[in-house]
Amino acid sequence: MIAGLPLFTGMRNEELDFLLARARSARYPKDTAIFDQDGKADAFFLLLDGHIRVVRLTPEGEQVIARYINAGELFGIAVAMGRTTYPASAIAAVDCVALSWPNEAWPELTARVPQLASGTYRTIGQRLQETQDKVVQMSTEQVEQRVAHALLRLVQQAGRKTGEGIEIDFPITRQDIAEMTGTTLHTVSRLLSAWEEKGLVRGGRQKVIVTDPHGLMLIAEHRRKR
Amino acid sequence: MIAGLPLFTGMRNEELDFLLARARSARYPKDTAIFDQDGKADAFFLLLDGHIRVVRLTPEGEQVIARYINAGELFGIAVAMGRTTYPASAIAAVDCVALSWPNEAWPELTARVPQLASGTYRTIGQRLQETQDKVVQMSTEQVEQRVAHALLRLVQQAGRKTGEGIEIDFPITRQDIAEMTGTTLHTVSRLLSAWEEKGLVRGGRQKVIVTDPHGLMLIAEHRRKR
DNA sequence: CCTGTTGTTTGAGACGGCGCAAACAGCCTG
DNA sequence: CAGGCTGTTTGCGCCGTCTCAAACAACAGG
Repeated sequence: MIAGLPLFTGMRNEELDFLLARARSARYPKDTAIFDQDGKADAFFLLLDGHIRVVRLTPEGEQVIARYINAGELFGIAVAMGRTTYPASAIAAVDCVALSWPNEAWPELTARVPQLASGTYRTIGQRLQETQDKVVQMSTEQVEQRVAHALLRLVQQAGRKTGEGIEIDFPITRQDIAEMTGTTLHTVSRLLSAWEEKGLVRGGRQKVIVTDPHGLMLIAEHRRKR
Repeated sequence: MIAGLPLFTGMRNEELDFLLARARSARYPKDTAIFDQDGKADAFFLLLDGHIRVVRLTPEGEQVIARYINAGELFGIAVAMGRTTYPASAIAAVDCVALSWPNEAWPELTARVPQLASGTYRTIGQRLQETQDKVVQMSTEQVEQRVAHALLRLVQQAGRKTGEGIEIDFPITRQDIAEMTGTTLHTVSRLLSAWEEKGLVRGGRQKVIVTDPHGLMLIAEHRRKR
């Protein structure tokens, strides 16, 4: 099961065993913190099951959701960036299961299994890229487009097909969506209501179902200028 | 001279020689592109002298300035993130001198000089962190605060002391500042005029001098809520 | 020195999204 | 099943910022 993850492709069985033998597996109940922003980074993680919210807190006490981590992804990899503290908090959005390795083992692990290092760095590269994309979006797009983009991304990364459409398969509030896109829950609520009117989505308490991804895409890509 | 850079601290002389022997040095005149967004990544760079603008172009043709690179910093390190193309363009803001290494040499270089790898990954980690900070700022701050922050950062990273204050030591337009902060040149111009009124800055064509960094800091940190 | 180009300033008006407020709805607990 | 809690919806008014427009200033090149 674990061997199927992209991180581990091309690894020999003995390498995999080596990694797993040194990993600790743990369960994290919904809404618990796996680690805290600015806390001492002493381990890195691989999410086996569930969904995790990566949250940054501003000095003023406002929250910003940097990203969601889905099953199969690494997180808390501060050690690979030469950091000694975590730059954000990780909160279980649902009950989660994750492997973790102590940071002291990092040199040994990567020396023995170079794929771990390269996979980790590729992940970091992707995240940097994604984050830069987000900056570009926040610089150039209207709130409506940003929310549409965020929803489409959630659908793609954590969508579960249902009778009426594709549902985000973890509980997510309007407030959460607002914190992902840099707006207020009021505006998100209004947008979702308008979209529901048009038959693009269906809402519910801590729930969003996208019924017409293509229609949403049109909104997301909509250019106002030129 | 080169040996003093943070990237090279703790390297033995022979390691440094090994790196330099494989590097190519080149001059890039003002306003020329060192590499282009989405172009094939075939080398990575170390800026020896000058200032470089890292620019992303949106599908709609709008520009966003991701960051400035200053002397002593690595750039174009796509290879370390497992990328085959550059995610942005690099434009010389002034006449520049940079070392470059072909990407094919990366495995050999890092194998022989592990400090190069760890330094590069630390750089990437810092950039990820900075970029996330930018997202948080764009989510939570007003334009005025963002511009103030951007200016303070420029002063810190590329400030040159003059009689009247600290000047950004490369030509920078209102448009550039707008593209750094996700606003328009008009708004930037209005802000700078207002600040000049208050004696915080002095402007000029492609020029900004900060005369009262502390005053600017107050604006940057100004909380509207609570 | 004149002229075109590039960068800057400033005004007027419009509007998107926010703050505030209030009512409502689904869920958990006792 | 009553009550509190948490999440959602919606209206209204305002403010910050953008858009559009025009004039101005600095510099470069012929």
